[in-house]
Amino acid sequence: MPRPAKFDDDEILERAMHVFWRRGLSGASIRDLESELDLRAPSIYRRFGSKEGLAAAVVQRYVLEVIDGRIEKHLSGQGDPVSNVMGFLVSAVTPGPEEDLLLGCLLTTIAMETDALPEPLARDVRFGLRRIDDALRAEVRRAAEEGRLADGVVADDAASTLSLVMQGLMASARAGVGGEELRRRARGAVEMVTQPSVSQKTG
Amino acid sequence: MPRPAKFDDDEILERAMHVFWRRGLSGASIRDLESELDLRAPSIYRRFGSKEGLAAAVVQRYVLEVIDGRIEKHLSGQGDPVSNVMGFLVSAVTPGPEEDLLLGCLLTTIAMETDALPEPLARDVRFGLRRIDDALRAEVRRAAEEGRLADGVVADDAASTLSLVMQGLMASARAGVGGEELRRRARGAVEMVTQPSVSQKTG
DNA sequence: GAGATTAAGTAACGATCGCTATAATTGCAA
DNA sequence: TTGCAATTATAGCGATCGTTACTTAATCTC
Repeated sequence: MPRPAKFDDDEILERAMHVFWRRGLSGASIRDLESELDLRAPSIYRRFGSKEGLAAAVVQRYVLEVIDGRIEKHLSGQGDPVSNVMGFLVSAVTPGPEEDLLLGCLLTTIAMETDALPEPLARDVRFGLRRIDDALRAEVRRAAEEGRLADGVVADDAASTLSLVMQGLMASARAGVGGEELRRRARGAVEMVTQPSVSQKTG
Repeated sequence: MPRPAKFDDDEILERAMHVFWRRGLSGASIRDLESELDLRAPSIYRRFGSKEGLAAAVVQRYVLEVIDGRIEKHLSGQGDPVSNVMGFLVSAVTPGPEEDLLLGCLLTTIAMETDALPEPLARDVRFGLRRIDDALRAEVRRAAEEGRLADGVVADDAASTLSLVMQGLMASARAGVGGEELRRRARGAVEMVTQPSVSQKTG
């Protein structure tokens, strides 16, 4: 009965994510979105109500798809916890095959934008950041149980520190530090709080 | 002979800094600045050329006054290097007596805003971030020379990790984490990479 | 094909943006 | 007091902002 939509919501949110990622929340204009989504403003507004509504939908999708995807992949609670934590941090600063050169976390980008985010958006951002924090803490605790943390390192201190390192990596990515350097620093941070893996460090 | 200026540049930059801090670079409008500086747009433009020029002047002042001030105070290369590093990180998330409740680093805030900062501004931001990095590394190396790092910790790895932690603290401050919690995390990170101070940790 | 339904596009609204031409202030020198 | 110089404020520029009436296009049912 109806005219078919050019794109489904997921396609739109995927592209909108890139726009917000590159330009920031207030830096991305509706005109930017129009050309990048190949969709005129009224269609965007009919679906998402406002630019802020679109941003909220983008953030929710980002948390569910990207963040949760990385958590499930790297912090599922199985396998070597140290490798998992390492993989998780490194994955955050490794551009995927389709994500051209986008480094850093959309949540951090949006969270930094202003101290007065509209409330629903701010809540979604905090939700995503907390999810990272919780997953990281769980895996680091598991590392501690297996005796994989460096001597004298308390699990929750290590977890919160690595969480800070992660956010620092995001900020550094934004500030122009290259991907190679970011991954080097990520590995350095994890190696510092964990037991040296005797089999690999020689050479 | 001329009419006296209402404010000198330093007063203006001090107040403009607060505006950019709170609202971000693109979020702070000339009208915002007009009311906060108690100065109309043409006066601002005559002195600084453009909003971007004002922002660049603010960043330069921030680096010279705030950043260098903290570096000189905490990372001067004298005294206990561990306490110094600790003090440096904590000072970054401790609001001063006059800085109402401003936490986090203006450089990080501005750096995160977009991946396409105007070039002079981007250079000033990178300069400030590098200065933090260098000062932190020097002091951590000194800690290493005095045998104050935890076993197996490489000085430069610790320095770059603490630098990331610092940026993570800034981002967390923006995301709404409270000052107490930020300082707790800052202390936790420093304690993790340094030798436990046997005289204090008992309780 | 006519009508219904739901999409997308055209065009423009008022508000605000960064910025500036111009005039009004304020001091000192003459 | 008059003129000069440096500052400030008034008022408004064109551009762009987020947003929305209104029109057109596309699909299904009948």
